[in-house]
Amino acid sequence: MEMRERSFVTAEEVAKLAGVSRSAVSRTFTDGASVSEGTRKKVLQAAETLGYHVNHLARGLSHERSNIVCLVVSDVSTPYQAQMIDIVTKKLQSVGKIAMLINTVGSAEEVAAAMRQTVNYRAEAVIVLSGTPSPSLIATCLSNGQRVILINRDDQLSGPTNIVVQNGPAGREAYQLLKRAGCARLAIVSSTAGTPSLMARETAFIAAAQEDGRDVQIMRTGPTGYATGAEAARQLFGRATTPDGIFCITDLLAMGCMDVARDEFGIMVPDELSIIGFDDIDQAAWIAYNLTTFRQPLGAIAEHIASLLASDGSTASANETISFHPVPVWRRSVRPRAPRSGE
Amino acid sequence: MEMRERSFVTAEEVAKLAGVSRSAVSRTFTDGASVSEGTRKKVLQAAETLGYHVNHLARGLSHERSNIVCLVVSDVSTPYQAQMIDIVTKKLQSVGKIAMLINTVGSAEEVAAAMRQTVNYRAEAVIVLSGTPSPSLIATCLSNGQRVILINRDDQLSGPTNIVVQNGPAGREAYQLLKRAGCARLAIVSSTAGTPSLMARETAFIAAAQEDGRDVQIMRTGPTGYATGAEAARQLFGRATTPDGIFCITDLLAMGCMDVARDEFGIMVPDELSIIGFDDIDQAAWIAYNLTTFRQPLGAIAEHIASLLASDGSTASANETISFHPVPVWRRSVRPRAPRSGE
DNA sequence: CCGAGATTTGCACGCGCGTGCAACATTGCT
DNA sequence: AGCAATGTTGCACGCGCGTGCAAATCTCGG
Repeated sequence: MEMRERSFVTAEEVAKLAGVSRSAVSRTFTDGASVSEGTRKKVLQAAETLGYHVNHLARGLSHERSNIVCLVVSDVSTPYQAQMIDIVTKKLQSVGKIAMLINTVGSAEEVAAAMRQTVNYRAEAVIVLSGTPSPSLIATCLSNGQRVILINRDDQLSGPTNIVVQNGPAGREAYQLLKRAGCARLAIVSSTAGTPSLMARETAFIAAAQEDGRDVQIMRTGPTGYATGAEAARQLFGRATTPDGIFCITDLLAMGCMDVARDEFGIMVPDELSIIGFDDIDQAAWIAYNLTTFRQPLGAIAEHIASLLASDGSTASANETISFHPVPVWRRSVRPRAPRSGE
Repeated sequence: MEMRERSFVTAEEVAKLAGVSRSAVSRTFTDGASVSEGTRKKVLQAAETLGYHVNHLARGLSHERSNIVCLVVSDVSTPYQAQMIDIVTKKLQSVGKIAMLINTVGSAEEVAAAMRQTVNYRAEAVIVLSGTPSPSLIATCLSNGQRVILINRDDQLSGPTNIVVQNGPAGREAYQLLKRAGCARLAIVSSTAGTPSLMARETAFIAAAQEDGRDVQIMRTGPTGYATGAEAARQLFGRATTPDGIFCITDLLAMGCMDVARDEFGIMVPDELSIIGFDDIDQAAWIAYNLTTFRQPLGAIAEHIASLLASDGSTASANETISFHPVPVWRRSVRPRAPRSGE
């Protein structure tokens, strides 16, 4: 502990101090290796004294597993992404993996650079939470023996494992909720992002509405976020006929929308306006919002990721799509039932 | 690209395909190495064909720099932490480092395990955002040549680099703001976490108040978060004399507090109650809150971290504390000025 | 006390890479 | 042409570790 080598302690040094061979040190820290209790004690003692820690990088060099899993994400500070990172990293750690976080802005070049980094660091798996890596990049990762897991990037690329949430049913259910609440003038607050996952929610809602012969206004005033929801509300409620039921394809959009509707237009939620979001971020449960929304089963998703990494990878079919069902979370941003007609 | 080796491509294979020695391949991907234009072309061509990427793990084995920086964090999904992670990882990447995220629950054992992981993976630096690693663990990291950077964990341990925000002045300024707003009955909403950083805000506020001979109620009803702020408000406003000026040592606390005050007690903010938070998380700017708060200069902090990692590390003094000034962010949760007395 | 079997230990090799050193090729100048 | 200077290439070694293999040690019954 008093060594001022300014460098990492090696097994060699531990071996010298313990008076054994380097192999003995190595075996002491290798599960299932054969070491006598005596030398193990000596080695552990020496290791403790020197502050020795096995070099996982060197270990992974010969052994095939690096235990490194890369997360490719953008908008890390966004509640949804942050929650995902939180849960996934915890789960990864619980199965002995360690997470590398690659923060992109979602542009094609940055995502490409991120994917290359994952193979530079010999990550045994790549989990893509944002952006859409090109098929050739994915192919490179796969051919290098990495597992590639795309989450809610349901372009349904062949090769990687796709984990998706069933947006369609949720979109339809959102419509049913608003219908049951007696909403007559429907709107969707969407974003310009246009990712398949978000589009699916939107189109399913519209499809369900059209089956009832009802029209839906669509707002798409910017990227997926609070400010865009706010702007959408300003435009929606600045018009002659204002909506009384809004499906926001994201909780953040819903919150921006709700805040502007209430603060700038004096609209009461849910009495005059019912709003539904998606994701069930922490803020959705806050008193100020009390947002009815759909929860993505992040726990189950993380669990599935862990099981994927645990499985050999060769046994599992390469092109696999697993879908999870978002569960509706009832709160108070949707009117409980239709008002009486004369009210 | 068509190779189905199910394993990473090595420089050896590239060399064979390109018809050069492995050294040539290595030099092609090493800055400043001497390779003729001809062989470089051949190598790059072969590398592209095979999908070769330099193994950074092996590179770091002989070379001293792993370029890996570990972030030790808990409560990753919290807006403040998420924002910190976002900014720091971006900055790290911009200077060629890659971030490993170690997610702890803050318990001593988990933090200890996290610190050990950092040396297992030969991280060249450890950035601690949550939890308090024991001095001996820090010593181990330092003696192994790692940089240890503690952020807002201002126990002022000797050895690591401490980056702190000046909580004291901010706490005093918070008091001045409330005083100027004419608040007569002051309260602090704090948490049971009791980290020095949070305590500093609290004690500075109280000290400033006491210099004016004024008393301050202190609420400490749980961990640092929304629910605790909400609970604090329930207790505060359930009493006979209710506060009209509250300093919440965290934005999340402020939001919980504000929501309950408004929703459950019908209190108008800022007319009847002025609230100040701390951190300036994204939600503070939301219309529903419009929270006056203090912004931590995260950009400058990240910049400083980057410069620390760029510097040799041997030149910089080991035991260093850099402090940054939080900047007040004026919004509308504090009454602009004192009301007329007869109002 | 002896020997067969079980256990432990050390040696040596390889994992993929960077790099010093010497051999080799190229260039430019007289 | 001759020669020095410059540029390029390959060899071999080491980074820290796991592990197969054979030598060494231990165990235990006869």
